[in-house]
Amino acid sequence: MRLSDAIEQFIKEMMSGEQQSGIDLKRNELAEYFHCAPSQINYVLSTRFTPDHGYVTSSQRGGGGYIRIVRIVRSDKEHMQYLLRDRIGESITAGEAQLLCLNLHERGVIGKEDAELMIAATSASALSVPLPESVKDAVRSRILRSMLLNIAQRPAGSGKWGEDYDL
Amino acid sequence: MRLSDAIEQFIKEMMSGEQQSGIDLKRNELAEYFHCAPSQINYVLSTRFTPDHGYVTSSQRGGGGYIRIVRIVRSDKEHMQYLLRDRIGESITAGEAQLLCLNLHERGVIGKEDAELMIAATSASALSVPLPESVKDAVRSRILRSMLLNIAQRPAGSGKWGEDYDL
DNA sequence: TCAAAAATTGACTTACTTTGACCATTTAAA
DNA sequence: TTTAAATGGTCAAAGTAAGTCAATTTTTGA
Repeated sequence: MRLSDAIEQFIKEMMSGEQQSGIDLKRNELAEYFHCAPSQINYVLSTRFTPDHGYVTSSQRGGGGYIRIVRIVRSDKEHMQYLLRDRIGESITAGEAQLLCLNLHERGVIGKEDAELMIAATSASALSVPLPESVKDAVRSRILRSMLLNIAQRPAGSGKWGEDYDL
Repeated sequence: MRLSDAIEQFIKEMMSGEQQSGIDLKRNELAEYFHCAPSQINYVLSTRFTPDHGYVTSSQRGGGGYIRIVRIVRSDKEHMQYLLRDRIGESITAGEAQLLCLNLHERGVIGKEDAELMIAATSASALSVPLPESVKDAVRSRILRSMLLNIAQRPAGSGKWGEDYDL
């Protein structure tokens, strides 16, 4: 297993052990525990604990310093509105779209198969046509938006989406 | 026996050895085992493990990288080949895509929500960008193809391959 | 026999990870 | 109020591993 994956898992286990949604950790201690460079911790944070992954981090330097990781808590409806109104916008990359879909699944908003289907629809290979990346990203944002709106409109019986979103 | 054939056979034996329908392998290790150039592995994959052959591959670069090969469920293979090669081809309109998805649902190949999600992803509004219709139809065919290939990779029953890996 | 197709190789490219040197901030001691 | 110690942050280089492409060689089929 990759070091980065091990550290990611370690942090996630720490967080699930608590009933609150965030933890503080000491960068140097964690690095020593994993026998790695302290900056490795920053690498893990920046590749696996970003807002797109559903986390926000902050830190404090100096004596008694720490790194704080907090899981973003939103209702399904709020989350959907955030994605449609603020996050997706007019353009999104394949990697970003993938993260958003996986995160939607982790939150229990959509099923695993929905997530994978959406990832497939917005993947780089799905849009591997000779167009500028900027155009692909614009197209991708529309596809993702269209799929999210579809999910949001699913009948309440089969899910939690009874209400409409006017966005 | 040709090297390519030997590698093909080796991989297929690996897959049959598992009860799962997919495996991960290390390109460099396999190349070393067969005393060949690593790119030979890519050649074998691209000539013998394509969707037409009933397989889908994915990979990860960098430290801890791998190549993943997943077999398409046997019973779906022929129909999938027909859809990908003959029905969808290189270009498809929004109306045709919609009909195709609805038909797949009626045949029981995909669920209602899958069908609607796929229709949303390939709808005219999802692709309402200033591009020639011919380009949109080409893009749409790739999106649809990507989603179908994803569905074909789903585990047939439950608790099989696909349950325990991150896409 | 020989042209076309398939197979093989290797140089170059892209992607992700790990490390370390140097920088910035905060606290605590002098 | 300086200054030193304790933290965390940044960034670029090195390391690891897969992808691409085109030149070359081998095999196949008419």
